[in-house]
Amino acid sequence: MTSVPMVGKGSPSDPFGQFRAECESLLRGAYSNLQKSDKKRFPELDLASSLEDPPNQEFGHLASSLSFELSRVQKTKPMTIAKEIVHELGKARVHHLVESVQAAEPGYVNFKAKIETLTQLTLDAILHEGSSYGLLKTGQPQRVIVEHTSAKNSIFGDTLARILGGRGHAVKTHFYIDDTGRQVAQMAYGYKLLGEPTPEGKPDEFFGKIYSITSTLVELDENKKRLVLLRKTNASDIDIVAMTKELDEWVGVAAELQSKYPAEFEVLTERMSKDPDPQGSINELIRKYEKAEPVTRSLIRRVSQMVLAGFEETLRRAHIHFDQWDWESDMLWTGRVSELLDRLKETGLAHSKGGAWVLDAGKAVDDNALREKLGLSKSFEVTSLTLTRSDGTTLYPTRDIAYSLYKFEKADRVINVIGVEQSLAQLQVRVAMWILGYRKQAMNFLHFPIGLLTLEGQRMSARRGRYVTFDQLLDEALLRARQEVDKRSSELPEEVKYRVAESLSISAIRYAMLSVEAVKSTNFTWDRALNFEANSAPFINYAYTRGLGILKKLGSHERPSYFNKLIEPAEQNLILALARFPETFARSAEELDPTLLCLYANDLAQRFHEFYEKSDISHLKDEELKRQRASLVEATGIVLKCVTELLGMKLAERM
RNA sequence: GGGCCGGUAGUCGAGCCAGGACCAAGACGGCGGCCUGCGGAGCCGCAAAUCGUGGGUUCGAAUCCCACCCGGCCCGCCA
Repeated sequence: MTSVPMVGKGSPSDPFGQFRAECESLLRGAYSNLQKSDKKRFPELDLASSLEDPPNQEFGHLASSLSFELSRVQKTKPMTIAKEIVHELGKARVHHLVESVQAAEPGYVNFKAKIETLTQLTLDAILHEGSSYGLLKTGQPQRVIVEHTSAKNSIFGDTLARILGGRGHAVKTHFYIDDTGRQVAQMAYGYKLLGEPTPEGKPDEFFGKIYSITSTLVELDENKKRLVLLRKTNASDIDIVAMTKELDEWVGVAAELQSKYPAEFEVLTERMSKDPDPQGSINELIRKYEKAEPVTRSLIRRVSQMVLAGFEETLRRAHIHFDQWDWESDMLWTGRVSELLDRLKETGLAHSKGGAWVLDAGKAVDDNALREKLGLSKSFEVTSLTLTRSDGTTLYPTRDIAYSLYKFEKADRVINVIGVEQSLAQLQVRVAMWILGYRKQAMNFLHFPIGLLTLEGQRMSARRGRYVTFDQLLDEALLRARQEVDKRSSELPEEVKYRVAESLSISAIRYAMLSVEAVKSTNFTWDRALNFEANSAPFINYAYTRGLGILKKLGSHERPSYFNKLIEPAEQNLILALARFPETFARSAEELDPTLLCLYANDLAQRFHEFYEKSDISHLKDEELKRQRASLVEATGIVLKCVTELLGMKLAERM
């Protein structure tokens, strides 16, 4: 029996990583010996990165491709070099986790792991460390702020925060409340016209409705006025036709809204008609709010609070949590924005254009050689950024710069989980920070872009009242999950069925989004997003449920000290997957890549199902083997739970 | 017009940054097997891919470079 090193408490162990480290060190030793004999033939090489995963197990568990690099220098066949390296490796004495080393065509050096030792190491680690297994801590913990908002962005943002937290960073998630923009002002305006009623139903939906109607009516009004003006000024027919066409579109939108929400539509139309200039009234609200005029301040804050309560309820359903809610208005009221503006003017890179201030971001980039520093291509076009309106009020990007600086007061690193369409704006924020002297901050500012998500071709949020809400998605998922549960597990009590369906539906949605690279735009159809056959969330959960089923059937069992009987291929494949969790986790954290964990979770579940089919447990006569297999089941459950928690999925115990 | 991002089987998608055993993972759909022993939301097998197109670099390209095509997005005193 191989001796097993003690597992340190509080420092998660990394079985496969140990194997890798041993391969690396053996390779290094052998290589430096070869270097001594002939320096020219064996130049300095990055040995660690030459180790890769072989395509299948016949080739061992890690392989080095360094012979290929060397063959370039030596003008020798890779296979010849590989044999030479293997020969040299053969001289090494200490082989803890390495079973064998072989040269293989066309020139790989293949390392095979000592499975018995790896098994022991892995199961000991998991069973001792429990839920902290695999969560390898970073050597450089940072204070990280992850900003994100809703739906797909939030699912990624929340997951990144979980992963970075597991990695040992001090992570805070922030929700940026955009309360000084036009949208909230329009809501508040419409709400006031309605007489400020108590919202019926979910407040964010209620205000969404008001916003759609109000903004449409304002748009209609503005377009009509513009058309009248065009006719008066003898504008070209082309302009008039274009204007008329746009007006027609808004008439269509209005008609849709009228049929959807007849009561509110009627009241708002009637009352707005008494306002000679609705747009002006809304602008007035924005101005007053920026100045924190008490009545407006109270109105807009009240409206925002109600909407946020609705958001929070929805997000909570999807297991999304926020540590802090930041008001954009606070950036104005505390003087941060005006101070920022003054400092930007002092840089000499901002100029006044008809009363509005404009930042020449392109010049800023060129003057400071920022292309290279910020990783932009030579051709990347960085356009100017308008900082203020001519009436002096600020624009969203300006406030966002101030907000970014605010976040950096509390964090070393800021990750903004925001749509790809904001790439330019996010870059301009970085440029602004740089020219103000916040260079380190500009470097540690990361835009994590999210590709557009549409459902059946509709956006998750949009003007014109044509959109699918996150709630609708969650509701539909719950409904479908409930049907599946009814179909497959009709014997469960009602309450359990509900809880199971709830967990499965959220997990399915999160998994469906997280398993596709974040920047990719996706059009989900209901069937695709919520197909519980295709979706891996139930597949993963089922592995967990099956495991629990076995353990429950066995009752309490003594944990074995050794795991020398787990020698079936399906068992070893499962163990190898478990051994690789720490590396996979660390990589997903370093690369900010949740998709990696999705693939891992699916792979682990797959290997468990395979093991389940092939290895009996409860009917075994061999008590020792039974205990060892039960421990493997237990260990798999621990890792499945850990990885799914990182993804924000919730595993149902029965399903 | 300029720019950014994406383009991998019928469909969805991993691999691309760090080029090597890629005759390309996985899934849905299709076809065919497996329930008198732990829950079949499972297991096993088969068919299906000009890796957008054309050049280049390299011993070697899905991966790097160039050009082009297609799709999405951005270039606002909107957010």
